[in-house]
Amino acid sequence: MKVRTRFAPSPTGFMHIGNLRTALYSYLFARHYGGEFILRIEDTDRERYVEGAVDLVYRTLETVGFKIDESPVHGGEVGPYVQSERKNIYIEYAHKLVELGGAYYCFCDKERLESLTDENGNRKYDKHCLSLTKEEVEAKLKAGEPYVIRQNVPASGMTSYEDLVFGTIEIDCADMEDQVLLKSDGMPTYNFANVIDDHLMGITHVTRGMEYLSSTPKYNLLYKSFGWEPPKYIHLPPIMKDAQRKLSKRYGDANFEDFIAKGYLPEAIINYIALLGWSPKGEVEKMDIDTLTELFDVAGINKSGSIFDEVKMKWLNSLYIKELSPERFAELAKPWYDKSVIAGKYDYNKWNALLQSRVEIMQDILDKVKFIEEFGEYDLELYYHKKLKADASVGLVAVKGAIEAIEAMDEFNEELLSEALGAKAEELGMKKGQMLWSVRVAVTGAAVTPGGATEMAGILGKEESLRRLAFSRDLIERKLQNA
RNA sequence: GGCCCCUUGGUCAAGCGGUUAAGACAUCGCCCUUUCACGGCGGUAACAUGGGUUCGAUUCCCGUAGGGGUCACCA
Repeated sequence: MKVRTRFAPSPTGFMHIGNLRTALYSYLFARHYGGEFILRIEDTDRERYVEGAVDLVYRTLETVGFKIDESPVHGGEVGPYVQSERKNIYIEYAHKLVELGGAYYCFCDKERLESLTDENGNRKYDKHCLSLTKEEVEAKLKAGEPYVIRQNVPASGMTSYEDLVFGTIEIDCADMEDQVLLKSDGMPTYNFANVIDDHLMGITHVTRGMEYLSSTPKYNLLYKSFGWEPPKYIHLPPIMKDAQRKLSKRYGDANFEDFIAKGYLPEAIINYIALLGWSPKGEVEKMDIDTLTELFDVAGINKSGSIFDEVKMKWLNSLYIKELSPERFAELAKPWYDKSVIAGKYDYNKWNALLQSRVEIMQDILDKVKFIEEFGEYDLELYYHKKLKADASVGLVAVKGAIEAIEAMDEFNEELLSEALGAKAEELGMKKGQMLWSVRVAVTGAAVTPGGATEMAGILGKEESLRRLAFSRDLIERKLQNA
């Protein structure tokens, strides 16, 4: 039988990283077995519906490169693929289920339901309406009394199933409530719609978060009542923010677009989250989606939650950035330059060469380029370099020498500068390394810079370099005297 | 609280009765670069806990602790 999986998000406004991973595993599983991947929109809760959320889902799946076989826009044999358009189907099956004895009408009002709450604050429906006779039900229906349809769960006995990740899950029927299947507004609950849809759409493997782990037996009871074969289940552990908190949109920055906006590459995000909760066992970590597809195996999925580590995702992203073609990097970097302090000034290409190996995410460009504008007071500690035997006083000599050397230059470029500084260092009896180290600090006032002394001075130009060297000379002299 | 699930370094994560308990990120050190970064090499660092089972437990079973999930006319 052909494998068919689905991704079934609710259009509530975000493409959360956790959702994306669920979609990814579902996708990889289907593709690995040469199966089909379908997209279904679960919008039965009209109160939580967010305008534009569906488009966001499409956009996200498109930018990460998933090939969708069937969806509201791609079409397919078993549509519609939007639950709100399937209302009549659910109603039909709900009534069918009542006839089959797997469900029943319930007319209990809110007050009565609340009166069922026990001392612990828990509530379990008491099957009150199950005892209604067919005549009573019909009379109430005819009178137009509002109703819901509830699942008729056996009062006792054990029910179990095999989860592909967690193994055997066994639940006592007595612990399960007769959940609402069809709401009084005629819409199905998730609990009902997912069963009907997964069956009607021929889904063979259901991938979803493990919050459904203990309610799945109820779904299987539904399949059983209908006489249907239940799908296989792949429940996924959560992605955590820290040891006790689940990653959620409430904490911000957990949405796919947020990462894209910060300058992460889609393929790096996919690569990272694929590895969050699943392991291919080998030692290679950087993998494109084709490799992931080839290697994907349910046996490698973890049972415990994983903490999301943005530091590691950054590292992975930097790998992807380094292998970008220079043209592509320039293209991606341009918008960042444009909103940085060097916007419109300087030669972007010069920066591209320096920055491609130095940024982890594109947003880093903003910081790396800052020294161009931000230059002022800084700590003399910056001049200290153990191995070079450099410090502020060495720096002072170097800076003074550099000023002389640069002033004497007719033509100013990196190569000539390197030569001039080297010659001056020799003249002063210092190592060229000491000279370069000191000049780099003197022209940037920063510990970490996107290039060495000649590159930084080259970008700043002769005038500005001299201005900064003079400033640094005065700074060192003043601070040294005070010390 | 009842029920379900989970527990290897700071983090991700191999391991599926016998291993010097991989690897990656982070961190620290060294090298390379007469300067920043990249890169290369190396170090520190883990089986929650108590009982079993076994010749032998990180691995199997039970308890404890800790964590997560779930108990809706939300998904």
